[in-house]
Amino acid sequence: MLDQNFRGRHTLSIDSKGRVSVPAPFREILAERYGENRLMLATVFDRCLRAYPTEEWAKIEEHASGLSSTDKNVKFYYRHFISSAVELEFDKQGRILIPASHREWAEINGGQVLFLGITDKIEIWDKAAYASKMATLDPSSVEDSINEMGGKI
Amino acid sequence: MLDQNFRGRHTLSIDSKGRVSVPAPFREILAERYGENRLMLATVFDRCLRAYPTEEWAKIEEHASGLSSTDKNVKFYYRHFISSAVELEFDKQGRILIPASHREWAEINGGQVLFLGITDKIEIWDKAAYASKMATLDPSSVEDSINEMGGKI
DNA sequence: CCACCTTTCCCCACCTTTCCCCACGTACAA
DNA sequence: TTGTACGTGGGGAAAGGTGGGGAAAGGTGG
Repeated sequence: MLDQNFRGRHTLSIDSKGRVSVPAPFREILAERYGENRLMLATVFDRCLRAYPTEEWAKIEEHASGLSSTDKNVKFYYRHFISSAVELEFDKQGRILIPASHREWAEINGGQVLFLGITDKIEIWDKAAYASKMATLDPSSVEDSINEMGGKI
Repeated sequence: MLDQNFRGRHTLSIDSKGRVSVPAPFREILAERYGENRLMLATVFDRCLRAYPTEEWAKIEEHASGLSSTDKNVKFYYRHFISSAVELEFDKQGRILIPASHREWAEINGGQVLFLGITDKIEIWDKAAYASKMATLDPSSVEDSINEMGGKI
């Protein structure tokens, strides 16, 4: 499966209609591993978007349905995350149209968009927002902390 | 295995298309020890690139998947490091094409590139950037610190 | 219910990057 | 010199990404 994970960082531009090309290697994985030409797009708390193969999203919904639906954190989670998922198909050029509300949440106002391949999902960021978010943490203390937890670099 | 470790410092030039030859001894190790003609290339926090045999990279991903995915340091690590990995194959002349985003990160703007063989991985630096980075550290305090940690020189 | 405006979808066309060749120069050894 | 290994450079085809026009769909207000 090593060859079938989402991986790599791609910068693409979004046009005035809200369309972005999904990087070709990601489309290829969706087609070959999952047999699909679509993905589920959801809003994530830290002001970015996540795209999942429908199969992976199904697992998330399944887990979600087991949670206590009266807990206030769970309600928040349902309302913000679970309810945000939209199914998007690629057009003939391999693009998706990101809904306006999703663009707004992730502060995507045209310009450059970043696709991050993270094993079984894809994160989508406004490039500038990503840069400023990442600048809030100190890389060397992150390295130390990862090292303590047993991660490798 | 002593003869099968990456070792040595090689200066090579990158062309206008972003291609660099991978030093022949490194290619040989990849072929003979790992049976491959490709490598995984990732961006490292200190503004350089690291190349791993796919086998070594697989270990990194495996360790990474065990970390708590809601921790803010872990998210940073996923977003910056894990997601940056790209699989690159050698062309017929033994070169790789370094993706534009990776070149940008490592401040490689054409000119000279440095390959450092470090046991089971390879670091790739812009030659000028490497020189100025190394100049910021005081060699004798580095030696002391290594000595305290039990390293040998 | 109709007219209008906006958003979405589908098409085509262009440009840049990537990929796959082949060729040349240099260094080292026979 | 001749052969071989290695690094460098460039041309041309293919793929990937970008932009825009125009029809269809959907929503809004009179």
